[in-house]
Amino acid sequence: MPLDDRKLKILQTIIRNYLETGEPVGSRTISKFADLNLSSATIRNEMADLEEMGYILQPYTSAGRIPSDKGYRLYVDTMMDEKNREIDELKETLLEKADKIDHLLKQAAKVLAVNTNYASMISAPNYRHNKLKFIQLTKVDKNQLLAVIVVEGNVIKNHILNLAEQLDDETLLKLNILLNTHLNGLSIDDISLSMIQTLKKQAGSYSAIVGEVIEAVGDAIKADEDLEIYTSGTNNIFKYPELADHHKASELISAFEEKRLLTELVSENGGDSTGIQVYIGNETSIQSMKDCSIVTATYELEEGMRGTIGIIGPKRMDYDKVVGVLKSLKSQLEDLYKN
Amino acid sequence: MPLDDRKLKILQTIIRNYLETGEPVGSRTISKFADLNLSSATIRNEMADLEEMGYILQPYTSAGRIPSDKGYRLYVDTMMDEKNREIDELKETLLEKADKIDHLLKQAAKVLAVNTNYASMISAPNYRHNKLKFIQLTKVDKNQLLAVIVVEGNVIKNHILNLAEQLDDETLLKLNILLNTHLNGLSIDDISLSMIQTLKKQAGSYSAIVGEVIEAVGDAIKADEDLEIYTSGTNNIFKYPELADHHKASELISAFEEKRLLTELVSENGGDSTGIQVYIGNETSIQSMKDCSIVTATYELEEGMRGTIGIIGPKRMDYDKVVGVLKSLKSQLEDLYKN
DNA sequence: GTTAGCACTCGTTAATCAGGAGTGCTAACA
DNA sequence: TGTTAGCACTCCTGATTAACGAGTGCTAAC
Repeated sequence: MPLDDRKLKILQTIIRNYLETGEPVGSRTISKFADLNLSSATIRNEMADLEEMGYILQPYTSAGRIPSDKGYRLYVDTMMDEKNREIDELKETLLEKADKIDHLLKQAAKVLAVNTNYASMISAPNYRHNKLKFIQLTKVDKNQLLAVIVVEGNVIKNHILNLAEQLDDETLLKLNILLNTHLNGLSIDDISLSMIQTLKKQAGSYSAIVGEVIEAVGDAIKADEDLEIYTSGTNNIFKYPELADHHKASELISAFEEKRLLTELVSENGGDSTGIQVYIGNETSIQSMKDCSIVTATYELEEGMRGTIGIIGPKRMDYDKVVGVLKSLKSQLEDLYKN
Repeated sequence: MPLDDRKLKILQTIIRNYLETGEPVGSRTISKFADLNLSSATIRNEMADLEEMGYILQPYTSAGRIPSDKGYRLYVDTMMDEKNREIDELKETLLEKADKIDHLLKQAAKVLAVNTNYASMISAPNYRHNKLKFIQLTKVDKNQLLAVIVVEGNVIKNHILNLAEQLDDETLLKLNILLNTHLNGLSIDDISLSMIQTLKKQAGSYSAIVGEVIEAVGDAIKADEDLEIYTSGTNNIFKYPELADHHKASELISAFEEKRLLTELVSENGGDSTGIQVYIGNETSIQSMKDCSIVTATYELEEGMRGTIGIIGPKRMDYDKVVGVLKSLKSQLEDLYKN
């Protein structure tokens, strides 16, 4: 059976309507649409076809129809006309408190949640590919060293090292020079085992410290890379009855809290050329979100320095709006970084 | 009317029973307790008295009784026998991932939530009173400085400063010496306006930078002091029907997410000598938690370096257990810090 | 191909009812 | 005087039923 123009139009109407109301939509409702001019009976015939084709389904006999996952998918892929809503306020709100990148992201997640009425998440960009700008070891105590590690993009990591033996200032200076001359300009992935060996040799009796520092460098950057996810608007899920039942809500909320699960969304690399990806219902790998839709966007501050923004809401989410807002935020983040 | 021994015993039984089941408890249930040996009729008379005195109440005519806030209060103040449950596993779990204080606290919050089945929060200790250990300015770019600020307790803060003009290495060195000789050993509260003026004068043409650095020092330490709160087990509220209704749950969850509200719990300074404080129902200032009880403990890592641990749950929470667990965690945090 | 009409389905809501848990009161008892 | 058995009464809970209405599928006419 062909999916002709009229069927498409009807499907679109069903989906649009359901997105708004969350109620199954019946044939009479659709027939009232002026640009169709068909009776409810005709619509019913078409709807029976659409159901047979799997685009819509009936929650129970003699109820209206709701879109199936397949229906949503078609809508998202071909019929959606993205609303280019302005969220310029975003930029202002973002800049206000954005002294540090984590504040910025926290704030962005909040703005996103408030603007869409869905739950939002943002993962911090990953720094693996960033090059080391410099490393600095400083004594903080008789046998404690502070390692400050600065990476491109001015990401700063600190690490305290406990020493077995004391270090004099001269040795410390030498170590600093040694580390900087060899490591600067490299990314984590670039630091090879053989290089570590060479460095250790050159450090002589202090090879242990070099090992520790390099390990710290790796740790500092890798460590929470998959954990730094900021969420906001969790309580928005209560606005949608289909998600608000105890069991589902509880599972969803613990997924947000755990964050570990959310990293799965981040790891997938972003869909089409715009970096926007839409998961509908079971398309996501997160079990507790099978009644949700998830829209993610990948932002890239610098070559290889990517993070993910995501919106989690009911399947009947306003895809048009969400995609628009995500794209806008994505480009704003990227712009903001350039300055 | 006097609150004699028998009335107390009955009240205690009602509360204990209600804590367990969450159901109103009737006279027959109580009469079955062996150590009372009274008929349900007698109990009924006593219960009528207790209700008149305000310690218990009836949700509706001819239902059993539940404790009132006043009843809970009496229980917590005089009848509770704190369970000294061992949570030694706590220590092990804590140590596992505890490379940094924020990880430690995050982990502690989780352990707390898992152990109690309530929601938990931990605020990071406040550093206002800690003394500066050292400040270090480093060039990261032509016109960017990195300020690393280390405070007692090895709390490290970073701050990037944008410069209008370039600095040569020598001036930088001088600035570093200047800042360290004057500021080391002082706490944020110690840094007075007059001292800032003196420093600026001494810095000569670079007074602007000194101003910025000092501001940064203040910012870095103050900034998120009232925001660094870690929560866990939010979804536990769904385990208690009296909190799980949509409206309440939504409000509670947004309170947890906002964290701003939670700071009110932190600001109160901790009750009795053990630092444990219990808020029952309306005793808390947080509107959305009027159906909850909150138990907080203040931990003190060092003179003036205090933080707060808290448990939020239904009024019928297992106070005995919660107080025990909090005390244990408190002392473990304090011990852990000493090493 | 479209549409009006109609019987039918089935979820929703409200009303009704039985059951039971628990109470307060009274009267008898030790 | 304090305790207890008995009993009528209240009111929540859960199940059942009934009315309602939205929506459907099918048929027959246009």
